[in-house]
Order: sequence, then C-alpha cells, then structure tokens
Amino acid sequence: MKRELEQAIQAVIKGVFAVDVAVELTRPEEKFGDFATNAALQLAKVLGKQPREIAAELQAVLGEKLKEYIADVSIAGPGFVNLKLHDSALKDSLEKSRGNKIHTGRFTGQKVLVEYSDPNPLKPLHAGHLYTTLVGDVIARLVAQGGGEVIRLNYGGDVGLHVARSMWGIIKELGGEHPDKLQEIPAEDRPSWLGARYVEGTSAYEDNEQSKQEIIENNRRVYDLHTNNDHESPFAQIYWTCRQWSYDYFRVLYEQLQIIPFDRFIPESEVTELGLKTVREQLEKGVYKESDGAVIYDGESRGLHTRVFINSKGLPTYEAKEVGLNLTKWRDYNFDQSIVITASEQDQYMQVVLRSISEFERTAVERTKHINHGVVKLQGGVKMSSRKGNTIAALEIIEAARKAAAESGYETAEHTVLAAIKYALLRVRIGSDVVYDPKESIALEGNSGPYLQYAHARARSILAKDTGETKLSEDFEPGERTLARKLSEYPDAVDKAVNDLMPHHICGYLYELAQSFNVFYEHNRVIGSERQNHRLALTSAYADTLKQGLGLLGITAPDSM
RNA sequence: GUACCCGUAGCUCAGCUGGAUAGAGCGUUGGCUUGCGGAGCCAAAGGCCGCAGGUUCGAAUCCUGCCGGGUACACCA
Repeated sequence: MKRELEQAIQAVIKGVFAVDVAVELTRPEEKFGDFATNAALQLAKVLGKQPREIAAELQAVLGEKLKEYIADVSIAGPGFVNLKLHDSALKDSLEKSRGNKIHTGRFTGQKVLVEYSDPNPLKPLHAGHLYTTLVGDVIARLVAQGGGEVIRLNYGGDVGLHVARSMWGIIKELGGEHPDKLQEIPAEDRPSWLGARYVEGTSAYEDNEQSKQEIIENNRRVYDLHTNNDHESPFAQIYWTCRQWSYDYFRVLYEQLQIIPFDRFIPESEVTELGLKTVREQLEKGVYKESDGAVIYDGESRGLHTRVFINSKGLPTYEAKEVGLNLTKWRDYNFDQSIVITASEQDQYMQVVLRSISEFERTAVERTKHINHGVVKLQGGVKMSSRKGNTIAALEIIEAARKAAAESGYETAEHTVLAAIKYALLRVRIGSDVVYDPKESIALEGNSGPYLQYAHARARSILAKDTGETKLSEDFEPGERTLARKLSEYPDAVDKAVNDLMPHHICGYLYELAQSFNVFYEHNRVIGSERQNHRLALTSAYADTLKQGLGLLGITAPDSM
C-alpha cells in the first residue's frame, strides 16, 4: 500500500511540476492522517515557491487522482501533505498482508552468508557470546525474511595463543600430560573447569616469564598437532578431548537458546593453512611486508592500524586466519553478500584485515559487511574482559534471568525466561551497549518479552471463546481504526528491520501494537458486541501479527501461559 | 597521543538518509475497575537532546571544536 502510494505521488509530482523526487511516506500522528509526505517542503527550493503553495497544488491533484484509496488530503504545519485512507482501503491492505509471508525483496535471489556467535573452544563463553548469538540468529532470520538464501556460519578459534594458555592450565591441573585423568571430571563441570584453566593460563602468561615461554611452545605444538594429524600423543589427546567438550557444550547452549542451527562450523584450524599460504603469496606481491621478522600489513599509511599477520616465529596470527576464513567463504560459496557480526572492539582490526584482502580479492570484500555490536553489562554496569577472567559468563545472564523469574510472582515457563532474555537484548539498537536488567526483562508489565507473550495469549483466549465468523467490515469505528492502522504498519516495520538489519525496529513496533490493542480492548467489547465478527477479525489479525513478529525475533508465542 | 563508537527525562531505551508540540517503559503522584486474562486503561509531574559554534526556511538528527565515557592501536583473539 505504502509503496503504491509513493509511486503514485511521485508520478503526480512529475506530471504537475516536471520534477523527479523520491517520495517517502511517513506515518504521522493519527490526528494528521495515515500517511504524510514532506515533498512540498523539499520542492520549495527547487521550484522557488512557497511550500504551502506547492502543497495546495498537490492536494488538489492527489485528491482527484487517488480518490479510490484516499478519503482526505490535508495540508498542515509548514507544508506537510497528509493523506487519510478510506476505511475500505485500510481493510484491503490489512487483508492483503494477512497471513502472507512478507518478502521485502531486499535479498531476493541472493546467497547470503551470516557469520556470528564465534565462540572459542577451551575458553569460557561470556555474555557477549550470548548476545552476538542471539543478534546473529535474528539478523539471519531477517535476511531470510528479505528473500535471501541464508547460510549460517560459526567460526571458532581452536588454535592460537588462547588455546595454548588453556592447555597450559589444563596440563598443570592434571599434574602433567595425563589425558586419562580428564575422565575424572564430571561432564557437567567441564565448561567451568575449562574456563578456570584458561584464566590460570592467562595469568601465568602475563606474570611469569617461564610460563610464558611454555605457553608459546604450547602454541606451536597445537599447530603441529594439526599439521601432523596427531591424535595419539598425550598432548594431542588432551587437546582433542577438551576441544570436543567445548563443542558439545556449545551445541547444548544453542539448543537451549532455540536458535536456528548453524549450517557449518568453521574451526580456525581449517583455514589456517590457506591463510598462511595466501599471506605469504601476497607478501611476494607486495601487499604485505616484512618487518622485524614478522609479516605485517602497513595500515598506518592508509589511515588504519598496522597489524601482524604472521609472527616472527612463522605462526599465523588471528589476522592471517581471518584471511583464510574470508577466502574459504568466497571459494566455497561465491556469495552475493557476506555478513559478519562481532563486538565493536574488533571493528578497526577487521578494517585492516578486509582492506588487505581487498588488494587481491576485491569483489569478496566489496560484498562483505561487518556489523558491530556493543557489550552486555549486567545491571550494575560491570565491564568485562575475558582475558582477565572478570567476565560476565553467558550462564550468569541466564541464571540471573531464572532467578528473577523465580522471584517474579508469576509462574514462568522456560519459554518465558528465553523470551525475557532475547527481547531484552534485541530491543536495543545494535551498536550501543546493552545493560541487562533481569528483573525488568522478566516483568510482565512494561516493554518486555513476557509482556508480549502475555498480550498474545490474552488475545488467543478471546478468540478461543467464540468460533463464529471473523470478518472485517467495510468501516471502522474510531477505536477499531486506531488498531487497524497500527496493524497495517507491520510490513513497514519488517521492511525497515530487514533493510537496516536492525531487529530492534520490530521490538518497538510490536510493543506499540500491543499497546494499541490494549487501548482498543479496554474500550471496546469484542464478544457479545454487535460488531463481534469484525472485532474478532481484528483481534485475530492482531494475534497473528504479534506471533509472526515475535517469531522473527526467535521468540515463541504460546496460546496460553 | 592517534583512530573508531557513544553522550536524549531520576533509571533503561526509541527517535538520527534534517521537517509538525522530542517519544516509550520503569520509578513517582492521582484516578478508573462487581464483565471478554486489570499482567490493563486514563491522567499528571519530570528534558538548555553533553557544551559551544556553523550549514539550513528548518538541526536531537549534518559539519567543526571542546568536555565526558568506552574501545582499539605490532607479533593475543
């Protein structure tokens, strides 16, 4: 509806003023109308006329040309042209979008890679992983909604200094390289046990020169064990066992979170060789340079940071592996678009890597989009650094939510806890930091996931009372119209979320929608009313829209709670 | 020091490709409610949109500077 009107208005403007402008309709306050355009304001300068004068001309022509849809055209303020739909047109637009899967088309026919979550084996999962996992899941859903063929990728560092640190802690705790001793650790303790070993290894690396050397040696041994395909040596056995523990744990967590499964896990060890090889090749072509025995990319002369890709020991750093990852994606998928979602602290680093790759694989980089997100803080605002071990663990967030649920005073199912967490993290614009308040997230009043679940269940319970005909009528009473108008905005909200790849637009819309319904419901009887069929239809459209929107956010909407 | 991000109500956040009186939620204060799930509804108080300039008919939104916070800056990821 919106798009048709925009095109029609654009054509009218061209006809009347012989000017091409991009008309974008906005949703003004209800008292002004259903749609508004500031085209007259924009045209004022071009045409050298008063905005209101232009608006008046538009008003006359639009009222005539669009009378099929538009009941009223008015001018307000400095020169806004406001359009009010006929009730029948509003009804049509509701029915058209009803039940149909909306494809905005932004990604139609495109193969789109979405990489997110990216946990490292042998390292604790922190709150940021939880966040990036949830955000990534929804972004992938949005791409699919936009008609894209989505491939979900999960990249994880199973080689590198961080692994070497954990290995150091593990071996020390086991009193030597004794893989058999690992069996003594109960399955449920393994994630936290590994996490503790990582923290020990990290402190040792920082505080003790001898330990540091041992860890550096571990790093080399881990790489070697991959090149030699070693599964036999005690060191290798420890490594593979603990690596598997981590992957098992990730899987459990993802299932708990009810995210759509990944299509592929790419461990760093899989792309290391390609990365190393490529960087060496491009070193000869002059893309990378040697400096102090290391291979670097000279970002500084291009306004970026200079970063090391291969260290002076000949081992690849994260940068070289990232090169390998990007080329692997490009070769394996030949994607139309590749989206990578990480914390914003990686932003400048990623720029360097991509910039370097663009010198020899330009198209791949042009099609790559890096989305930064902020960090998650628990309500007190504690900062986190996994290296220092003072991280908020992913589980802490979940436990905090459960605790708040237990104290909430209503019966909370697991799906409600999940809804609380997801919604709380998703409702904030991607890029800014998120302060997670467990109590607020689980609350049934206010802008929360559980509130929306409840709102949905409540509407369903009305519908369950009467199975009579649900049919929209041709006219709306004022209270009904406000709700219908809000309902008709759903495609716009989804559109916006898909185009910007910003889930919070959907959160905002859904919450407004629920408020609209509550107002309607408070003042208008549904069952037993003369307009029962009509109002049931409205309620039904509302429940479906809510459910569909929550679904896009990966949040379930049960019929009762 | 350099670069990037952020600064909107007591708190948590929308609004930022410039446009109508800057919006929500929580909290605070007052009211509604013997009925479809009141977990709601109605209303009030609460804002130099960090500060100062600039561009513009028009700036929370764009530009510059400053202040405050975060992050990253060579062999970690």
